Amino acid sequence: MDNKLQIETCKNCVWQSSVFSSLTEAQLDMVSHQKKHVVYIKGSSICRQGEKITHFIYMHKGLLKLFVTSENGRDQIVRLSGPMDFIGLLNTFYEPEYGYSVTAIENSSVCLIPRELMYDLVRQNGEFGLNLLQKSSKTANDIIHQRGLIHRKNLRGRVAYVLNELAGPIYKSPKFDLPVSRREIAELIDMTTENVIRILSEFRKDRIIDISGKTINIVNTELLEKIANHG
Amino acid sequence: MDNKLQIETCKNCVWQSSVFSSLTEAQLDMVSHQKKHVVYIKGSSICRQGEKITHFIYMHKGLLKLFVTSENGRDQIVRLSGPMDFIGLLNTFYEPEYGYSVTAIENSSVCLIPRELMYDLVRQNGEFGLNLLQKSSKTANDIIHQRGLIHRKNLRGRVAYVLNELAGPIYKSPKFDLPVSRREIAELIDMTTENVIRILSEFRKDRIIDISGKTINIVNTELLEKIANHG
DNA sequence: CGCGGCTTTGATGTTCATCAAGTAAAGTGG
DNA sequence: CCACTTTACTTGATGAACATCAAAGCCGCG
Repeated sequence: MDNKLQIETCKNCVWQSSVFSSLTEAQLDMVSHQKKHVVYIKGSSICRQGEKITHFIYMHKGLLKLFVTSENGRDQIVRLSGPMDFIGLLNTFYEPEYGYSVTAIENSSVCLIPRELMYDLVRQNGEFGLNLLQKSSKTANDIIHQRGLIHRKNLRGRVAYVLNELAGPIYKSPKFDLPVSRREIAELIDMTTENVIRILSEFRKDRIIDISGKTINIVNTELLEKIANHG
Repeated sequence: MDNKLQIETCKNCVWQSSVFSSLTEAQLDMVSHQKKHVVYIKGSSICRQGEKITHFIYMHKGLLKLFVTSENGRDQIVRLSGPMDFIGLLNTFYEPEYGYSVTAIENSSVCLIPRELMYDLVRQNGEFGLNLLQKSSKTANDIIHQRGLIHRKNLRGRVAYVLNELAGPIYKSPKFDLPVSRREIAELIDMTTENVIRILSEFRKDRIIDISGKTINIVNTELLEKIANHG
């Protein structure tokens, strides 16, 4: 299912996060030697809720979904993660198991860094710990604020919001292919699949977007923005 | 509004968190000298969203509410914080301003530790950074999971859930005084004040709880538990 | 004493989930 | 490669859950 390959040293890695800038050359070498560069193809599972955490996941390229499976068996997507994100930052430091499952929803390129190595680096290098604290705080804060934002919106506002997120921060284009099913959109913004479809259809009828299959084209950006903000 | 007083050294502080156990004696002395012990009386404001963060807040005793004021001016409570909690852990390390306001809902005793001192301690002492990362991750994770849990419940389930939280983890007694208004309960579990009142009345009629003003007495624990879990 | 905030209950309407039923698309095994 | 099964998508009808609006009593505070 997943296709792995090694690449060169971290020192001149073009995806190097500023988090690593505080590491000494020797420390970065340790990362270079122990990390594994891995490519996950769209649809493949990266880890499952409850599994032992053995590695930190640092994202280069692609898009992942983090989701929890709740009591009744339904999934709830907590966050979409893109380049420069650390996965498991919220768990890795206090629990041995993943608190959520992670799946690639685009072909994704990541680095796996052994958990123990990360622990050692933080112990050895306080500045690095500080950087991780910053990153971790920001991630947590973003998630909490985003969830609040979504819940204050009505359904039309929520759908408009994800479309804007996809067109903006994620794909940087008004025209894009949905990386997820309608059901997954529903899981991300806490509503039913039927209503996601219904509202997408409404937006189409109102000439706010064009839809053909998975392809979305945002025609009336201003109106969509207004719905996202007001709703 | 708030009443401050200094107390003795941190070394033999009975509320000392395990987070501080990794500090050297000299480092703990620095904390002792620079920390301020402060008591906030019920109802007083500790900080406001948008203010510059100058100190870390470490809680000894009491109960605080963390809330954000949203676009439309309505408050939303993100979390209740009790003893051993760090306030601002989610913000302090990456933003100069508070992301939420904090108010004491019980008389509360806290220590204020200068932000810069915390930064220095993390830089000097990697193990301490690791401890903070653990604490910070756990806090963030708890909030995210709790919010998800609440939203998956219906209104009766949500009210039952907070009552259980108050009777259990917080007050450790089936009989307790509500530290918050009905409106604040609503803000905590994302519903309207009217419905909080309505459901509390239902619970009273169903002989699940007794109410007299702010005092709640849980009569039928098992049923309340069932409603909280099923709803 | 009167005012504003908190609490309470009832009536009304809207939003949204659920159910049902059908089409299209995509994977599966012979 | 085709029949078969499953999964995704779509639309409409229905009802339940919940927000909103309205009105009144209560309490504490200046």
